Amino acid sequence: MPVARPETSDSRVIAHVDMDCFYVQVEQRKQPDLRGLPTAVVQYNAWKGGALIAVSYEARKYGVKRSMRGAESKEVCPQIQLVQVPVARGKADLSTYRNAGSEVVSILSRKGRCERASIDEVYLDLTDAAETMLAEAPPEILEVIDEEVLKSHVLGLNSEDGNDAKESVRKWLCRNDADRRDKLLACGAFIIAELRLQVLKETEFTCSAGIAHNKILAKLASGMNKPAQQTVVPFSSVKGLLDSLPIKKMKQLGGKLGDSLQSDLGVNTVGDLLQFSEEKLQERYGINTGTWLWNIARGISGDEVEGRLLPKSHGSGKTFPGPQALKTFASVQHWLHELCQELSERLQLDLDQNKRIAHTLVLHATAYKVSDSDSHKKFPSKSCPLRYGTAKIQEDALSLFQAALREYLGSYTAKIQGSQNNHWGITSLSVSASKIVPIPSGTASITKYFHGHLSCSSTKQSQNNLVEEGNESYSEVNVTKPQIEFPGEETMIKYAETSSDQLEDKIDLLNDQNPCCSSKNQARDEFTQETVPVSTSGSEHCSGMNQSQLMKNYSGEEPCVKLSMPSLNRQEQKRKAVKDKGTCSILRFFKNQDPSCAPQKLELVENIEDVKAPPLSPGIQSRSNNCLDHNRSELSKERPEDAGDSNACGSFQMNKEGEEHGVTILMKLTPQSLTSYHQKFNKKCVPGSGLKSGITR
DNA sequence: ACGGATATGACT
DNA sequence: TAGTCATAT
Repeated sequence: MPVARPETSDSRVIAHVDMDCFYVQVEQRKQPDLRGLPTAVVQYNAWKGGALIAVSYEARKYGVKRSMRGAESKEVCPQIQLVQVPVARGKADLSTYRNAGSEVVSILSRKGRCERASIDEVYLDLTDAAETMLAEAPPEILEVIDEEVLKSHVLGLNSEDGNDAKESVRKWLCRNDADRRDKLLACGAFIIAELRLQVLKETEFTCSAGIAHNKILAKLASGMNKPAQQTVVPFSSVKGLLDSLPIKKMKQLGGKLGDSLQSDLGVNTVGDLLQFSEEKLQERYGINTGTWLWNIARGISGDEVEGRLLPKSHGSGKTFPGPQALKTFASVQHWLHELCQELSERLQLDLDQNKRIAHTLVLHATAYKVSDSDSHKKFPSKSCPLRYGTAKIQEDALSLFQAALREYLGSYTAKIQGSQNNHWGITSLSVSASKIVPIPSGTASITKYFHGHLSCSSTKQSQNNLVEEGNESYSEVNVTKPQIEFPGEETMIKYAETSSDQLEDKIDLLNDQNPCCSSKNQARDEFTQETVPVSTSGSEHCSGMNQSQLMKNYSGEEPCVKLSMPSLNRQEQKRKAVKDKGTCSILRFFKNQDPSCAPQKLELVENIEDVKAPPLSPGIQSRSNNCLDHNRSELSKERPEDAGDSNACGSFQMNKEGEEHGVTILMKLTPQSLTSYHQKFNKKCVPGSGLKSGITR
């Protein structure tokens, strides 16, 4: 829940950084010839040329859109370059993009608390850094100002022609009598410009950013001027911005809630929301959402930047549309094996690189069923404790699938056998691992953290370890955990917690086959028999572990979850802010590709060999809950009208883009009438609210 | 026959 | 807790 910051609401400096058509950039870095050409990344291509999942800005000019088919894109842009997403184990493999995202995070996390929001987006809390800069090297004393900073877009700033633009931005940035909040944002703009340049130098990727007093505004701003630009939202421009902003452009309001607002309350812009009292909104949408909406209408949000550089879960899935639906148990088993293999590999990598362990395995699937009264019932999700080791994961996932299938089919017992079956089909499958926590530091039994087995792992190299921030303490995470050793298997882990480096981390676990404790359900599959007790065994699972090695490569990260821990990146770095690179700008970077800036490429792709489907073995159990569905959604209205791309925002969007190697030449900002904005900072937030409520005293 | 593969967070 | 939904890209 949002923690109230004392004092003056939002004088925080928050930034949202968004990579520009990221997958395309990753492919263009790999194949420089593609730079500057209309390009798109497609996954699979057998059917209509594949689906586009990223489109370069050059291609967008031709009307190419995400979610077009490759063939379609060729129609509007015949020269478009289509690059396929790597495929491994018969499915799309996004690891190269994940790794590239990590490279970026490791750079962006240098100046303040950083939250990895997705594979290509992060939020930064630059408050401390901005304050330090303001105190030690405020903009007004700088003589040289980075080009990139001058190219910032400042909402509400009146600047007519292009020449004038930079000059007025410069004035705004360096104004001596500015509101303190504006000065902080100005510092944020400097810091972000520098970070973006750093990202460019080290990774060759461009990104766009928004700098504002809270996350939601920063996010909104980052999408306003793309690619390769940054936008600042001064406090005084907030009202002007929101008043005319289409409600659905606001994060979280792009779906059903936004539809409901429009159709049920006639709210079309965020400004329209102002007419409703908090009570009114709460009565219709619930306490938390109501308060959240009331705050959002005023540009208020107390949502904090989390301080998390790593993902909270890992998943691997695939869809099997229509004709490809899986209709035999064997095919399901085959795909589950592939998916689990990928998942296991990623988990092992996470363990090796970040010293984290996932505790829960979840299986999701979607299925259809013909002629059955409740043929609309959804295929239930199932989960169980996660045991490390590819084979174990495969086995457990299969068991979960069986349990779910039985439940899905209900009394409808089919005793079909081998091949086909006319009753059901699986149209998507996915396995994921969640509840990932850092391994305890110290020698205490780590064993316990492995619910079982560590497979022998071929610890892959680790190249990019983000989070190198050398923070050494994992500590607090489990101070509370009592340790209980598993009799019989002593595992010693030497792995110093403090001397953060040379640990030979190595977990020597006993080898073993040791069957685990999970009670097994004997049911093989619904083809061969129908009753299967799904026992819910207690939970501890035994273990036996094969051996595994933990690599060095530290990664530090705050313990996830909310163990209030002082943010790590927080230390002050005396902002030498701008200085050194006086005039380096992103534009220039591309103009004169300075070879010296070339980053070291990392080897990111790897192939995996196939695996033969091992004999299946039932294992796990799951708490089979009988899920009754009583889905009541307060917002039932459905209004599938899609707002294509995400760029653009109401009256504030105003730039033209002219490309040149992925860089845009910006245009002017349109003047915006800004009325002073009086807000009432006296609404409290409801802790734990669904949509995090705003706070600010 | 779909936008696919992921991911996060809230609610019950 | 587990499982479902909503949202986003």
